[in-house]
Order: sequence, then C-alpha cells, then structure tokens
Amino acid sequence: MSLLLATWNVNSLRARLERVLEWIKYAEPDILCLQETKMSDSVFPADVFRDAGYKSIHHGDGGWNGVAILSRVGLDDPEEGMGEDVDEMGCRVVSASCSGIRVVSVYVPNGREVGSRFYYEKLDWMENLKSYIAQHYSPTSSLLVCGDFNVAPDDIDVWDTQVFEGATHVSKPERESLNGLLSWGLFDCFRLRYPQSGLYSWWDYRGGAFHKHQGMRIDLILATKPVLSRCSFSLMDRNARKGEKPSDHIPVMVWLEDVPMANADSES
DNA sequence: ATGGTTGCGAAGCAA
Repeated sequence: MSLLLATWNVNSLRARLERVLEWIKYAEPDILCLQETKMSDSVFPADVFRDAGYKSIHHGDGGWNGVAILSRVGLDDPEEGMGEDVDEMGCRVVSASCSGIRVVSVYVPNGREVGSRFYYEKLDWMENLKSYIAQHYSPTSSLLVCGDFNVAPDDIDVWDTQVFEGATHVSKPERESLNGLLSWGLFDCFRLRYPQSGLYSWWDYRGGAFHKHQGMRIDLILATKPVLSRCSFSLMDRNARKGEKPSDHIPVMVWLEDVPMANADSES
C-alpha cells in the first residue's frame, strides 16, 4: 500500500469546503495538509472530515492564516507552531506524525513588497522555520515539510521573470533562505521528477492568469532523503483550479511507496 | 484604461 500525501492552500476553508470535500472524494489522499483555512479552531469542521474518514489537527485563530493536517493513516503527537519562543506571526505551522512520517504543514508569510517590514519579517520567519526544523528533526529521519512557501525556488518556477523583477517570491534572499532549508537535508519532490518549466501551483485570480498559464510554483513538498527515496510519483492537480469557486492554489501530491525505490541512490 | 479577482465583512485591505 503506497501513501498519497497532498498539500493545498485553500484560501479560506469556509469558502472552499465543498471543493475540498469533492477533491478528497476523487483524489483519496491519505494525508492532506491545508493552508490559509482563515478560521478559528472552534469552527474547523473536524466532524465533517471525520465522517469522510480523516482525523485532523487544525491551528487557526480566525485570522488570515490557519493550517491543518488531515490523515486517514493515523495522526499522532500533534504540535502547533514552532515552539513557545518563536513568533509564528499568526497560525502558520502545524505538525503531526502520520504512518511513521513526521508531517509539517507550513504557510510562509507573503512578504508583500521587497524592502517592506513584512518582507524582512518573512525572511526572519523562514530562518525561524529552518532553526525549528534543524533543532527538532534530523535529515536522516522521515520528515515532510510541505505547504505554501510563497517563494518560487527558481526562474523556471515563474511564468515571466521580467514581470517579477524586483518582486517578492523570487528575490535572492528569499531563495537563499529556502535553499538553506534544502541544504539542511530536504528535497523538492516535484521538481526532482519534472525538470521542465511552465508547471505552476498558483495563478492570480485576476486577468485570466490561469488560462494564460501565468502562474508560479510556490507550493512545495520537501522531503528528507529517507522519504524522497520512497517517492514514486508527484503531481500538481490543475483540475482543482477549474470550475466553480476554485482556490488560487492547486494541490501538490506525492506518492510514497512502503520501501525505497530501486533507483533511489541516483536521486540527489 | 493607473485597471484587474477573490475573501472577509460590510469599507478597504491582503493576497
């Protein structure tokens, strides 16, 4: 039995609940990380997800963020935030152990404009995430850090680099911060299987950006080597961006086999 | 043409 994990910024779970339930029904993920639920814990529809077969942990205060993990393969040792001494800037991190894998669902701050207070807070936040991961986990453990990173790792993750000249999501410091996380021992599961450009996880609602293929790949599933070696397939589900009331992000998915793949050593 | 879209919440801000 392989495991299917997905991560999805739903841009308000209240507005998106029907789409999320529909997606769960046809995609049948074993583990689903959510970001931007925009709700407080008290109204999180844990009972609805329970009826669909999922345990859940939600971390939200009703503000603009809010993160969750759903799992039908166990959900143990939940933890909210990055420890008491770290300012989360809302509710942006939640973790749990699912079927032997530690899963961290993250929503990195947007940063707004390069040079703004929010931009520097974003960079600080990313450094805090790196410290949190490094202090709590090992590159040799089974760990997945997934969510909306609000950083396009490379130029091929952006539809037009000219348009984003001097903008957030592509600036050198943001990319270097993300690279710090990778060099600690995390791997971008999707990118390692698809080297081509034009594959995005987010499109602006405005101006028909989705249909013009004007997007960015900012939603990532990062895995330590032991998990990466089990990854047989990865996908970003463009169908989720179509139809009535879509989120501006789509789910990113990985399939994990029970045992390492035969060619795991060739991955890096 | 200094715009556009969505969500939240009831005007304007954040993404």
